[in-house]
Amino acid sequence: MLSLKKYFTEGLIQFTILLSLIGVRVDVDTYLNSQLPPLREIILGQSSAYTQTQFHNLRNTLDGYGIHPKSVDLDYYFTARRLLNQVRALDRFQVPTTEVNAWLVHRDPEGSVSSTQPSTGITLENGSGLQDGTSPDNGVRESGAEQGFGEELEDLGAVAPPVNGDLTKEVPGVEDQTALSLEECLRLLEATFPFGENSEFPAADVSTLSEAVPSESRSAGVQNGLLSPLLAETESPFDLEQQWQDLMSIMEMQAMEVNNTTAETLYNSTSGDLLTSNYSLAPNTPINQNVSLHQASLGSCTQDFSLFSSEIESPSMAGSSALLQLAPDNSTGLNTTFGSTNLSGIFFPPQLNSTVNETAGPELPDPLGGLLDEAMLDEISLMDLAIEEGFNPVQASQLEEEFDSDSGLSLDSSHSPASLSSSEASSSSSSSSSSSSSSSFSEEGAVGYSSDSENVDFEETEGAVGYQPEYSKFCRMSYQDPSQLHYLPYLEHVGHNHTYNMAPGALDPEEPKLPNIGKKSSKEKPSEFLDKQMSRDEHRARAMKIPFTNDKIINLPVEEFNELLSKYQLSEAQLSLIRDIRRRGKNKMAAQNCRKRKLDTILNLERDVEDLQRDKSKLLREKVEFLKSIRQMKQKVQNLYQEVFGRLRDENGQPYSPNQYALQYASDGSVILIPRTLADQQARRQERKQKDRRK
DNA sequence: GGCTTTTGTCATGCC
DNA sequence: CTGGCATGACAAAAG
Repeated sequence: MLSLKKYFTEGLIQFTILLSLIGVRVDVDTYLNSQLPPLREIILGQSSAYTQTQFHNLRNTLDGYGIHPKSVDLDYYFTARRLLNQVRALDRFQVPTTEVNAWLVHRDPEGSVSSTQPSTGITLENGSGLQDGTSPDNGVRESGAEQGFGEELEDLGAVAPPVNGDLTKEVPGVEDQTALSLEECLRLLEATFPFGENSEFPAADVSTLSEAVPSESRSAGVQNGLLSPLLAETESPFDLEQQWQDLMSIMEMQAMEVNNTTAETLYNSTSGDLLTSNYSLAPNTPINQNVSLHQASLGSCTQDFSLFSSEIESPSMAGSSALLQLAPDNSTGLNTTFGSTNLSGIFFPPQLNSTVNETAGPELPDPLGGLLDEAMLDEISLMDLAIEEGFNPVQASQLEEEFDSDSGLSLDSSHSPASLSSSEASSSSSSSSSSSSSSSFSEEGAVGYSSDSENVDFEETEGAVGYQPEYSKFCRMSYQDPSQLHYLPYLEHVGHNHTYNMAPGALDPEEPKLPNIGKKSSKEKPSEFLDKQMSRDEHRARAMKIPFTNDKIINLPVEEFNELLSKYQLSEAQLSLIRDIRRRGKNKMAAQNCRKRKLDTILNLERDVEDLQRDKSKLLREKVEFLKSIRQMKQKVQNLYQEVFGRLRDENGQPYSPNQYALQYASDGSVILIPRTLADQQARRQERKQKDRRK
């Protein structure tokens, strides 16, 4: 049963990975609701060490294994023992060896405390000796641990001969390797570590896990009344999945669509590479060992550190005989090494540090639990958002590319810069024929509405695409027909010179002549054309024999305008017409400015929308990255949990059933093993608490 | 000839 | 109150 389950699970994992790698999206959501832990593992824990391992093995270790993504043969996976073992080895690989060592060291000294306690609960103390041992034993540990976990696990994990019969039967090669590593670690620790009187550390000559465990059990469990659950694992690690249902349920949210790149990254992340990249820890390097030690020391935070529930009350712990405290011993003063801070730092990638600090800060009673919860909440909300917006990384990237390419505003294609320049050039060139026309364009921008300057800025920002066309529109608005301008220079001011409020001197040159009308009339053909081109007010002015140009009527300042009127003897009708011309002329320019302004507003809004969309795309991408990191962290926690739990042994040297026991972080910073029922209870309580808090 | 866009004009409100 | 500006609405002109 167990073996079948394993094969099935791993095969599915690999298959899923391959599918994801080739771009096939595996919609496992429909299976999430099923009560099949393996599927959960496969689906939700895509980033699990197993998956990673598979991935790497397929690509690197199993060269030419002949697995083509498009012709995946599950039989290979099911029957490839070596591959499976390697996968498991990698899984172990991810879990720091030092962690295990730390616990081992701890437990013994702690025996005194919980010696009277039954085997129901086990408190894993943060290895006091671990940290200390890290520095002094660095070299030794390095060699031993690294050999065990780095090389052997990676390459020989599956093939490694079992230490004993039990291990061979129930524990795959990986476990054996782990056992060996533990032995190594134990030896090293013992050799380098001066254990306290109480410390019943296993004999350095422990040749096998089975031996080591019993010895420990005897020493710790019998003498101190403590049980040593740390070594050989008789049950399949997959059974532990049930214990992680809570976490898994949380991780269900991660069913977010991930593209191939994401999946690959995920694999890497779960593997040692991830550690290296995110934590600057090299799995195979001595540094990794150090890191592992730190991880091991994480557990001991001053606050509650519960994987499932932060609400393990100390009273219940103390009073409950079911709880076994293995390492409450503070004599070594190392329990503090299990600080929540360290934990958070380890579990969260650098980019998440800020978040970690917030959620797992000292002020928080339940660093890990809180952290996970917060992460879950965020993830949920983010996922919801993503779902609502129908966002996926691919879309985001595409969107981003679109924005990056910045095709500009979706303006009429006819409004190309070229057309603009041409039109502008033509108009300006034509207008340049007139004396004052050259200044019209710039002056227009300088007068009243300052949209022109804004346009310039906008063009610079937007690459001059899309906005200039509008500018050309304005040009047309401002400029009258070139021919008209040519023959009616005075109209030019009306058309595009908005400097009516400027000093009249600039416009005066033609005024004295006052012959504009006569000038026009001098040319018959042009005059006819001009008659058509003249505005109604101009016609009216000419009909009423207004002695000055409409330009002056419109653009002269009030004082000068009144002064001009006073110079002439004008009838009431003429004065009325002049005032109407002035009013309409000003209103005309105002209308032009108004329209220009309105257009600018629209364009600016369009640009703002574009910017916002770009920002949104960026944020969504960041969200995906964060979710990825969170997932990786969860996977790490899960792996760590399995690693620790799998090594626990009762007084009889038997592993604890994940169905009956669960690990939790106590308020005093220790890790305890409690009955599953109690853990579930507390988990439920915490859920309620979380809900209330959210409300 | 009809449609859309552009431009001019009016009315109105505000300063 | 007058002058001027801004703007919605309308209509003529232009395309």
